[in-house]
Amino acid sequence: MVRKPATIQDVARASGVSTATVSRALSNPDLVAESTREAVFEAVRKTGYRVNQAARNLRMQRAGAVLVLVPDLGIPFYSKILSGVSDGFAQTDYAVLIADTKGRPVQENELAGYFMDGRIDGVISLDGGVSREALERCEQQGLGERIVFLCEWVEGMSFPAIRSDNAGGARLAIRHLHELGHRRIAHATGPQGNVLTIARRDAMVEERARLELPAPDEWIIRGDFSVESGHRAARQIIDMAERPTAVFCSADMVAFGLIAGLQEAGLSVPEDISVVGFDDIDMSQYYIPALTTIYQDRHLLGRRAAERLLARLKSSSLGSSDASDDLIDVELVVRNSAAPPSGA
Amino acid sequence: MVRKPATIQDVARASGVSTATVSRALSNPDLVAESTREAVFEAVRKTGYRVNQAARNLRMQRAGAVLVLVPDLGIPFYSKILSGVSDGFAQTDYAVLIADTKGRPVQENELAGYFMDGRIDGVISLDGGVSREALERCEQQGLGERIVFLCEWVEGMSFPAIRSDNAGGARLAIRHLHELGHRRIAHATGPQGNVLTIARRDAMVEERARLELPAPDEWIIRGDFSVESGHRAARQIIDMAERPTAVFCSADMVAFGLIAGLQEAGLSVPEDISVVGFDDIDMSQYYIPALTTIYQDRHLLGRRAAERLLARLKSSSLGSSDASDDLIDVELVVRNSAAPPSGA
DNA sequence: TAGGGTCTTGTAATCGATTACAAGACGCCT
DNA sequence: AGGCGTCTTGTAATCGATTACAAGACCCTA
Repeated sequence: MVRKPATIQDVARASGVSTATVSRALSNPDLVAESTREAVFEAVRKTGYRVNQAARNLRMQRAGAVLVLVPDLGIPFYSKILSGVSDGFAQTDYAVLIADTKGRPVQENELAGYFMDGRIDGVISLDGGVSREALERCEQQGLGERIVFLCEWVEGMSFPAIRSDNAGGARLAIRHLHELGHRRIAHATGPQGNVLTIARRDAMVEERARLELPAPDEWIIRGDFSVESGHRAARQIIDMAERPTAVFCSADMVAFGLIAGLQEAGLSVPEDISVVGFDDIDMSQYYIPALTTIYQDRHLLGRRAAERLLARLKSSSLGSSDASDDLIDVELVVRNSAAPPSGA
Repeated sequence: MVRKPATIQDVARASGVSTATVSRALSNPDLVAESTREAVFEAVRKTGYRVNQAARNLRMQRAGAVLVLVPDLGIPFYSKILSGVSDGFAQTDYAVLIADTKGRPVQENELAGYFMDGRIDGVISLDGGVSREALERCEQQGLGERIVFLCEWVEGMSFPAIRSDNAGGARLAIRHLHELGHRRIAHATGPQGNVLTIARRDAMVEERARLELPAPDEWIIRGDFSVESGHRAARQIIDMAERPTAVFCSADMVAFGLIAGLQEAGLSVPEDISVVGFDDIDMSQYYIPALTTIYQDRHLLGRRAAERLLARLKSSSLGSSDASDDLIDVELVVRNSAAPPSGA
C-alpha cells in the first residue's frame, strides 16, 4: 500500500491558510507575511510535502523535461556528452529524457509529436539525420526555438548547433603529419552523408592540397565511425598499389580498428604507417601504441548545449543568438601512433 | 508563436460529442457505437490531436516515467546497457529519465523524493551504492515494488537485481588460465566495497583455492574499474618479488591499462604475462593483443531490467517473483591476451 | 474622518485529461 | 402496455497545482 504523498491541500489545512497562500509562500515568498510564511514552512516540514510536478506542469503549460536524441546509445563516444548534458540540467527543474534514434532518421511528425504530447519542452539532437520534414513541421508549429543540435547538425537550417571545430581538427592532424615529414596521407572517413564526415574530410582534402601533397582517390577510404570500418580500411590500404605512409582517421574507434588490422598483416604503427585519430576517447592514451589524436571536450559540448537550450526556453524569441560560443576548440594530442616516415 | 496543440475539447467539438465520449473512443473503443467512433477518429485526424500526457498522468495518478540511476554516465560500459533499457521501454508509454549519481551515494529521501514529486513510477538503479536509509524510506512508503537493481545490487535487501553471473565468470577466467598451464594467478579488483568487486574477487579466490594454486596477499591488487587503475596495477606487479604469470582483471578497461603499463615496462602480453578481462566491451576484440575476456550481454541485462520493472508496475503486489531469470549467463571469449606461460 | 494606497489573504477558475453516475433510447418478454 | 435489461452518451467531479481578481485590514494624509 502506497501511502499517498501530501498535497498542497494538506499543507493548507495544517497551517490554517488557503492553498493559494501555500503556493505563494513556496514559489513567491515575498508575497506573504513573515508569520504566515513560517507557519506554511512548518506545515510543509511536518507533512513532508513535495510539490507534484505533473500538476504544476499541467497548470503552467510546460512539460518540465527535455529530450536528448542519440543516434546510438551503444556508442561509448556519447556517454561523456550525455554526462555533460545531464550536468547542464542538474540545477534546473527539467528532467532529461533520452531516446535512441537507432540510426533511423526521425520522421514526419514524430518529433513534433513529442512536443504535442506535452511531454517535452525542448530537444537536443545529437543526430544530424533528423528528416528535414520533421524539422520543418516543428518550425511551422513555432517550435523552432526549442531545438538545439549538438555535435552534428543539419546543413542549411538555422538551428543552433554546438559543435567541435571539426575542420580545425582535421587541419591540425594533417599539419602534424606533414611536419613529421609525411607526404602520402590517406583518410578513413565516417559514414556517407554525415555532416561530420564531410566537414573533416573536406578540411583534410583542402589542407592536403594547400600543402601540395599527392591525393589519389583511393586514399579517401569510406567507412563509418566504427572499429570494424577501421579494420576494413586496413585491408584496403594493404592492397593498395601505392600505399600511404600515414592515415588520418575520422574517429578514434576507426583508428583502433585500423591499427589492429595493420598489425595483423604484419605492418606496425607507427614504424610502417602513422595513424592519427579524432575524439580522444578515454581509451586512446592506453592503446598500444598510445594514440595521437584530436581532443574534443565532450563534457563541455554537452553542457554548452544544455545551457543554450535553457537560454532559449527561458526567453523564447528574445533570441540572443550568441552563435559565437557554439564552436568548441579542439586540440592536437601528440602520443605515439604517429612518427616520421621510415624513409625520412 | 507556438500554435496550441488541439485538446480533447477541440475533438469533442469537431465531432459533435462530449469529451467523455472522445476519451472512451480513444482508450476503450468497445464502449462507443461504431458510427460515433468513426466520427471521433475522423475529428482526431482533422485536428491532429495528441493526448496530453501531463493531464492524463495527473488524472490517472501516475508519472509516466521511470528513472535510471547511473553511477557515472561517462563510463562507456553503461552505454549499451542504457540502450537495452531504452529498448525495453520503447513500446510502452513510459519515458526514460536518466540521472547520474556521480558516484555519490543517493541519500535519505532523495530517492523517495523523486517518487513524491510525481515524477517517476519506478527506478532502475545501476548503482549499488544507494544508501540503505534511502531504500528503507522507500520501502516504508510502499515503494519497494517499484525499484529494480541492475548489474549491481545492495546486499541483504530484497529488491530484484538483474545481473550477470559474476562468480561464474570469475571461475571461467581462472579455469581457462589454469588449463593454459598457469599456476601463479593474480587479480586486479574493482573499487573497495563494490558488490561486483566482491563477487568476482571471492569467486576468483575460491576457485584458485579449489585448484590448489598459490595465493599470496599481494596478488590481490586493489583498484577500481578504470583504465588508470589497471595502469597502476602494472607498476605494482613489476615491483613484486614474486611475479604472477597471469592476471585476471575485474574489467576490460582495467585490462587495457594493465597491458599498456606492462608494455611500457618492457613486458609483453601474453608472452611474459597473460591477461583476462571482464565485460567484453566493443574495443576488446580490436585491442592489441585482442583481449581474452568474459562476455556480459549488456543489452540483454538492460532489457531484462526494463521488463522486470514493467511487470512489477503492472501488477503491484501480485508478485510473480520469477527471480530465476535475474541471473544472466556469461561466456568466456578466448582471444590472444592469454597463452601458456613461458616456462611451460 | 473620508479617501487612497499598500499589504495580505481567500475564492474560484483553470490547465486537459478520465470516469462514476445518471439518464435516454431501444428492444424484448410477458 | 408495462417493466426490465442493454447500449450509448452526457454531466460533472476529480487529479494537484497556479493565479486573476476581489476584498478586508491597516496606515497615512489632507
